[in-house]
Amino acid sequence: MKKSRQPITILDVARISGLSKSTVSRALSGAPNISEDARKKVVEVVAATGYRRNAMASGLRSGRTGIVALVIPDIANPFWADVARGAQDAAAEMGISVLIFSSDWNPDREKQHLQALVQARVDGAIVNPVQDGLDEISHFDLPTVLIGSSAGRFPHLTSVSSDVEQGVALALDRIMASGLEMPAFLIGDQERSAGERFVASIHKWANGRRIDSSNLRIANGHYSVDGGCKATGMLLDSDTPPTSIFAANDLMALGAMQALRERNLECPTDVAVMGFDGIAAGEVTTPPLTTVAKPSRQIGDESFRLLMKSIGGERGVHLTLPCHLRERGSLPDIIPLRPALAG
Amino acid sequence: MKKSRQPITILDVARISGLSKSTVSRALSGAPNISEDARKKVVEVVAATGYRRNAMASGLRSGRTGIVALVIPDIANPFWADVARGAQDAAAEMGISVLIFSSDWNPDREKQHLQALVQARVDGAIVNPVQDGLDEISHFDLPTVLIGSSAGRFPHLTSVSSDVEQGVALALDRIMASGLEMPAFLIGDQERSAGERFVASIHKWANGRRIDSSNLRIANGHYSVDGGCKATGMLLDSDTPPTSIFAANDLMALGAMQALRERNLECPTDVAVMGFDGIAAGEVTTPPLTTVAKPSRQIGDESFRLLMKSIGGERGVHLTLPCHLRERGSLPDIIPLRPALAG
DNA sequence: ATGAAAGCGCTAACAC
DNA sequence: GTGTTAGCGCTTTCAT
Repeated sequence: MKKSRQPITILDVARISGLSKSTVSRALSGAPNISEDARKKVVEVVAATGYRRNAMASGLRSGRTGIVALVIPDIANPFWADVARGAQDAAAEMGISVLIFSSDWNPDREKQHLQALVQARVDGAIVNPVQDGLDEISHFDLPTVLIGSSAGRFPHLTSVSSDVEQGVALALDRIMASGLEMPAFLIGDQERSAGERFVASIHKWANGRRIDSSNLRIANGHYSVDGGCKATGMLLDSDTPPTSIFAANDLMALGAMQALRERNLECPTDVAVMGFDGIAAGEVTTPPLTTVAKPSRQIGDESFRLLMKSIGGERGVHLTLPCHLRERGSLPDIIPLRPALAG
Repeated sequence: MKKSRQPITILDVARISGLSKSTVSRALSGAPNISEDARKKVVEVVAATGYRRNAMASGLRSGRTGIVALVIPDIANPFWADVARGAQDAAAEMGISVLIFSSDWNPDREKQHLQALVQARVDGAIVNPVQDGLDEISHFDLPTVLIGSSAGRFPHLTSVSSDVEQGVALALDRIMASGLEMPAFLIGDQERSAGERFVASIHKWANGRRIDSSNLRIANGHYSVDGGCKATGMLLDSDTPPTSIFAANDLMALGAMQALRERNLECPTDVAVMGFDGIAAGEVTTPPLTTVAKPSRQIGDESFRLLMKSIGGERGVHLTLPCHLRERGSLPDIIPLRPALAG
């Protein structure tokens, strides 16, 4: 009497189909040198027995796990959830699983994750590093795709980012088009390089338009609704409250709108707000949040595809994806430069 | 000359430390029967060489992977993101990784995930099943914890859910306390059993208070902001628009508020809205959403702990966690039953 | 095109 | 307390 609970192995399939382990293995992995008959037979037996290949054994031998990691700062932020979705969709097509590690902005957690991931022998990783110390990653030479602004410091790694310069220009042009002056800026303080890139983009935009950007008003805070609310509070309660605010991310922009509400200020009449991310939550506020949308899903999708290429040896690719203005309602209308003539 | 890129194995550690594979293995896994000297030596060598145990090989032998799966309908829904966070926090403490599978409400995707998960030889799974066909799971006897309303149909599996009956009562009592009549209900149509449990809870509440619940107004829609908006639109555009709406989840409640705005109706003056979930996005709307909060983080946390117990053989536990009312601003004030006397 | 055999790196019996 | 040994289930030469 056989043990009934023991899962069937490739050996069982081999015996039942009257072939050898190797042939079955070949059939399973789609090797070219195998007869149509054998392949058919194997498929049949596999279906009949419900055999599933043991990923660990296969991985142990082949050195591949079929798992890639996605390391992000905050899964509760819809922006990252969207990125994850994009990556997972792409991965699912190829039968690959995505392990999501969320560090909650905690560098220690991130380091811990990075190590766990190496230990789990993932085939590769997509990482948006919280801190500058992701030397961990480059240390174990794991195929890696970087998302975001730290790409510059690791030119040998593949990277995917949104075009911050272009996005910032889009936003500032739009703000100016409403006849507003230079806005105050809300910047998250957890990701230094991201903040720096954002500020640099502002200066670049200003230079191109011969606008003075030597006295930017910048408020820092936690990359969250609450952080944005508090930072905006400081701005608003100062002697010269701003008439418009441009947040480096949507969550903080949402917080800004909350701060306005708490002070009975109207948006966009009293203070205009512009976001940067394009999360769905921005559609349901009052007014809905005008924002520069990053292609989050696509970032996830492309990251995964490039990771696969990276595993194949093709590294150092750098992809920059454009942003798009999502006009909603937290900015005043555009003032036409030349009023339309009759009609 | 040795190959330099080849990762060090337990054998290397054994050789260098002058011990045997087994002793090193014991030291690594914290077995009791080992001398302090040996343990110290191993730790030393591991640190010096940077050795990391190969999870696949270890898993192949021990039958455990150190990975558990979390299968949810939608990672982009903050409620599930919070659950995931809770589970991941608990898992991280024990050095276990959580694979997140989001089916995006697609039963086929879910089935695909469930299979991938079995194939990946995860040690266990936490599942909120989209459809009634999670026979997949119970088929391969994988340690499983069910989240949500399908628990009843699988009494032999461990389950964790929030107390919907209590939550619904909390909400309806609160609505009544504002002097409103029975609200219209918004229910997601993707998760039948959840919807049924919600409706049953309404009836139970009504029965207990001798209120007629034979003619409930129920609108179904997609479990999302958009779905809630459309469903509410139908209600609002009917001959007898409701004066209050109770959504079975926050995303739909947010949609309801959007529908109100589109029609220039005031919330809560014209129509009151009550949600059910407690997601953070509800804090930043105008007005902020009053809702019954489920203990999302805790659900994730407890699910993981019970999964560990389930792997240890302790099954069939059923945990129900209470909900809490989060008073914000989308309902009129409570009407005092006996107006306060002077002072 | 197929089979036999040799491990992948590790853990768990079993001896000592 | 420690070493020896035998695999876990699979892929991959190497013959045939």
